[in-house]
Amino acid sequence: MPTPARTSVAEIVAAGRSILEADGLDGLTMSRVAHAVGVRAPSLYKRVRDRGDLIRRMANDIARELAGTLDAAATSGEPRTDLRAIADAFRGFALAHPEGYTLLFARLPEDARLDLELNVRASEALLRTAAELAGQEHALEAARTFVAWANGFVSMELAGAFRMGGDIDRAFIYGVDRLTRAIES
Amino acid sequence: MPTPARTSVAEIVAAGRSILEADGLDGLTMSRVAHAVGVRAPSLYKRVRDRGDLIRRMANDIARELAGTLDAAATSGEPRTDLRAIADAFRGFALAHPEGYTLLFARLPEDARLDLELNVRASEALLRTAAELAGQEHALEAARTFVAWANGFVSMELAGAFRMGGDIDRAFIYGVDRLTRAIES
DNA sequence: TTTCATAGCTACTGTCAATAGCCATAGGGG
DNA sequence: CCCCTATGGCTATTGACAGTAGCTATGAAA
Repeated sequence: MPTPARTSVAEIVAAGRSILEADGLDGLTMSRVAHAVGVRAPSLYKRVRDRGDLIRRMANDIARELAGTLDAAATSGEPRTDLRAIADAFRGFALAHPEGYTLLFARLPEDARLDLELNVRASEALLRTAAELAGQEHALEAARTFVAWANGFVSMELAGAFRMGGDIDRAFIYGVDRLTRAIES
Repeated sequence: MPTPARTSVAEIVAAGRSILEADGLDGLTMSRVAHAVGVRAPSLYKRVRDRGDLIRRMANDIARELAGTLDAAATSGEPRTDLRAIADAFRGFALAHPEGYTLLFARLPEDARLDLELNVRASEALLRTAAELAGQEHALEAARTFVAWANGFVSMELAGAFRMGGDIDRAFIYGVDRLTRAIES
């Protein structure tokens, strides 16, 4: 190969994620990403198709990380404990990577969606646990109910949408507790 | 007043909402809004501070409409029936105004948030119903659990995030049912 | 009739994504 | 050992956009 590469897709994606968390999606300019990896903006287009493609790759990278986190959390063998651990890991991930998390659940055009395989991997631990609690035949609906609540809760928390006072941590615990019981009956 | 106004804030906001639903937030350019109301782009800055200010006004307008919809839905007097009606009205609003709904629950900078009074108005019907089901002392946590689930569900539905098959309508009904029972115990 | 506050306009700036097309480099075949 | 070519990176440019400067014209008030 001629002229050795000065950067790589992986490095570009990592730089993109770092800029995303620092300055949000609007702050993610091709020029800033390029500067972070030590090239000029047009050179990025040798590695990614366009900005949307970069964002898609970043979202996949974040999904991979979230899948690993959730998988590592659900190890107790006791489904209620696992469900609580999954909820805490999910919220912890969102609070640690607010912009990345928001991107992961954003409304994106069809061709910018996550790889389906990553969606499946990120759902595995929850689906397994939901099956243990709700039975195999209701596992999907139960998992959807739970992830809908968890996603809704943390996305509203991140958006600052809980504006009527009260303790957010307590509301989360209340929710996990109620959802667990709702699913297992 | 000199030189009669050719448009108004209300008309600009309405045009903005129409463009938003047609082409998404990225398609909402000052130039398109201006064209829709029959002026040139710079004239809009006589009415709104900047694009962010326009978006904030649009979000308030959407919140006002959602508050009215939810309030009109919860009229049966029976809290379980009302909760189901609120959930259906909420989801119906989201599916009818997908871009507007997404904007309403988006992560925005502090100074672009909804008017607090509108947040309160949009929460009233649910808070009242939650108090009837969960008792006054748990009304806020119960309402938060429910709205977190509802918001998470429809935002994932809009984002196309339910990708493992199954019937989405049934999952929604399952969720309303489970959440209702979870809250009232 | 004159004054003046203001809506709207054209012209402009600066930022950004993306493309065109050149240049420099290194690995493989002679 | 040397050219040949594939390719990474570059500068220069285009076109879209948000937002500003400053002019013009209008109509209500004095």
